[in-house]
Amino acid sequence: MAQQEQVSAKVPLESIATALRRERARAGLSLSEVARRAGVSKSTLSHLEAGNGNPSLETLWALCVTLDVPFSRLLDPPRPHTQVIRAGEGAAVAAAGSDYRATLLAASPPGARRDVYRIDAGPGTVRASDPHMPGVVEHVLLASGRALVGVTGEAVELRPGDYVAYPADLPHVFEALAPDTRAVLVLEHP
Amino acid sequence: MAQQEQVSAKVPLESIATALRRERARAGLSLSEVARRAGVSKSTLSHLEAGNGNPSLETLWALCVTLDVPFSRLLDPPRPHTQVIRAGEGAAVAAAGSDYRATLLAASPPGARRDVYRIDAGPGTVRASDPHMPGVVEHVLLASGRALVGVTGEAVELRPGDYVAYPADLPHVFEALAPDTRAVLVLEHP
DNA sequence: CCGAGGCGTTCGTCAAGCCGAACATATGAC
DNA sequence: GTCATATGTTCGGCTTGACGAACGCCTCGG
Repeated sequence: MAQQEQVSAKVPLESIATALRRERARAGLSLSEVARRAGVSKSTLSHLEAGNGNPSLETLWALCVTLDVPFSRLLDPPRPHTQVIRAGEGAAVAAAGSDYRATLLAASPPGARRDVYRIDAGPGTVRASDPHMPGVVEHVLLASGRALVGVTGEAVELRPGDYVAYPADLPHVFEALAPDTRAVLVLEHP
Repeated sequence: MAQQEQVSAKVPLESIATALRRERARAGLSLSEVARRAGVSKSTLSHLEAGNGNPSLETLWALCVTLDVPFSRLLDPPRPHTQVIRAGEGAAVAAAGSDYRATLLAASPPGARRDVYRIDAGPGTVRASDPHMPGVVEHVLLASGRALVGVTGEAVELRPGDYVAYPADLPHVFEALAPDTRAVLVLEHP
């Protein structure tokens, strides 16, 4: 291999391994089943989930399609489950949220894939939602008040201007912490 | 190979090929140079850019790091035309000399067709936009402050909690009327 | 004019990924 | 209890991707 001053490219094998196990678990499938559907051998998948090897694109792609994950989910960061954008920061991706008094502002027209809700809630309100369809993502931007929002157990406290996005295919909550708490919720279908 | 009802997984080889050429051109590097830096052989890269083969993860990853692309850029859709946003990672778009900032919260992933922005603006700011692609619709929900929003000439005044949707393939404006005006903007592609 | 050095492509060799089979184990039917 | 089926892991062998070298092509510069 010689000395390589070339770009140190540590392939995220671990990320892939854990991601594969995680997504497979989420789908409730066995290793054999996934391998069969994806058209790869059990041995290959087993190795990959063990964190060994250097998979080919074809293999990875087949697994992605089978598990219905956008590919980036396999390589990208080790899953920043709940990420928050404080008023003034950049991007986010993470957990789950729900609604208390939600007003449907724009239903999903044929072709589009997002609904826009307005949420009004008061303190003492805990709105817990069961998981939605796989792949659903919710985006919440707090307009006023304070609220605890996100995947159950990983919810974060939002203040006005804060934004959070999270997978809504997990149990999630929206708990208002102050009177007159308002928020926008965008529900995005896969 | 028997009938395979397994997921038909056509690997986006073409996307990768074109993406590699594109990004390499953007960086102004020669094939040899990229290959050398990434630590892959010229032959391998040549094959890939020709759209042949089935690269290993290690190979792809090395190229991504060298070209400084988030990986998804290699597989993602064949580049959605004149999309303004190459700022999937970038933070805020600020209007020159005025108090207007739009933050991209969630870029359109491959398949989805809406971007979510947060807008912060101050009074005296008039943000006029040229028409977007035909069929584009913008949804705005005002979180705080006051603003005049909509198609130029037909804009309506929004107060906190108000919502408006309008065709964005016509000239349109966003004019803050009060300090600390915040809003959510969902840009929906046809 | 022609040699040096860059470019991108093509050709053989070797290593490695992928597959299928055999393997241990675990759960449920009868 | 025993067979039957499903799980995930490990073992040869074939296939194939990656490498390095040689190639043709072009542009400089002596």
